[in-house]
Amino acid sequence: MLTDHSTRATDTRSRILQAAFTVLSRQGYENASIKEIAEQAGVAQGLVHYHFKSKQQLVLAVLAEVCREMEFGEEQGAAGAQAAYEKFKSMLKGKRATHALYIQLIAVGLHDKELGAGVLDFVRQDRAHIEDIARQVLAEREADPKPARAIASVVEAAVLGIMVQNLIDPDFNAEEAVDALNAMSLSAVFAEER
Amino acid sequence: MLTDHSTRATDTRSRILQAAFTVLSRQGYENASIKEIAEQAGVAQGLVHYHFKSKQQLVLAVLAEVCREMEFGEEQGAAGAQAAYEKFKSMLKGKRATHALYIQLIAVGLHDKELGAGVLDFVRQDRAHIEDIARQVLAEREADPKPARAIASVVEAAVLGIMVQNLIDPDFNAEEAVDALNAMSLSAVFAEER
DNA sequence: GGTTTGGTTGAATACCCAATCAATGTTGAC
DNA sequence: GTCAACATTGATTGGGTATTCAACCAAACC
Repeated sequence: MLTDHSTRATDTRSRILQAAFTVLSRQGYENASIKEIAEQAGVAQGLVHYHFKSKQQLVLAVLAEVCREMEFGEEQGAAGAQAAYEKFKSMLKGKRATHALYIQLIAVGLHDKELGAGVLDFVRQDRAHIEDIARQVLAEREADPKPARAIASVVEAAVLGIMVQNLIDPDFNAEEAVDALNAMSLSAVFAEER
Repeated sequence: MLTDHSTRATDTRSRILQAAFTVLSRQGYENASIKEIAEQAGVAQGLVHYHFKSKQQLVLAVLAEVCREMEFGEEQGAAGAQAAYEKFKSMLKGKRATHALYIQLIAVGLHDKELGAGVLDFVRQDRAHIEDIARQVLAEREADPKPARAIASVVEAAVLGIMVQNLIDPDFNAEEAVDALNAMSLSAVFAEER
């Protein structure tokens, strides 16, 4: 009941992507076999390699998907910062699988050039976005915009680290940490005003 | 010219550990084979399994080693905080292999209970140490010690995240980031004084 | 000197995996 | 209806892996 070749193909392609995400986030890169991904997607093993010429390519495609999921909104200035922190908090609760996969890919990317490049791209994009917001907030306060880059580096770092701790430590108080990060980044801005 | 069995044994044991560290940090967990570790150590494959009953156990032992390397000093109060930040800066330059392995183990630990427990232990210990310092600094300023835990969470997070960015991004300005983190954690403390 | 103990070897075992490929099915175009 | 192009299958290939094991060695003890 499908219209043509390509829609059927893109359909199974995305089913494979979805399955790859599921299996990868559940089992990690090395324990996720093509066979299992194919089973999860309900297709033959060979089909995975028909749509993605290698495991690396498949994971790269999944990474692109994950990046889309983790993008945040476009609100401006201090309100944007608050919105971003709130969104982060809800993601810490609801997107554990995504975060687990992300950390996984960072680690694998350390020893896989191509994947590493993809991960680096995303981290830089994320940091640039944070820097944008920081710059806006500093501008609102009519403060020197120079430290925006450094602040963004630290905030991006803290976001990564909070993700990690939230994943591995069941007792980690993520809300408290995000609130503290919020406060610290704000007081960094105030400190610049003097 | 060795005195007895056991000293010979502990010697090769630590040679294997050292080799495991080298290979693991260079190639990552999944690409590091026992065979290669044995070659690097200059011993037979079987010997690795004689000293460590499984790859997991070996890696766990390496983790313990790594933790020892990353421990920091025992200076007190605000001076201790400064010293810790300086030490961290020099580690970012000189201990890339150690950090790469650490990130690797965090990722593997996400899907390996035993390793995950070891990693969690270390993260908690680290965070507790930071919390100690934060509490001391707050005490020196005669401020409320309550936020020490939250501040430590964020600082630990930022340290992890800075390690990651420093590893994957050749353009990352680690010095600047650590200085900014230092400033931010300080102004968080000052903010408490009001 | 013979024996026990612990250290060491390298080959054998028993898996699991990514990637390939020839064969088959399905669809739309003509 | 035929054909060509795409999609799908699953068995095969070639290689890698952790772990086990029987044999060997070397020092220590009696």
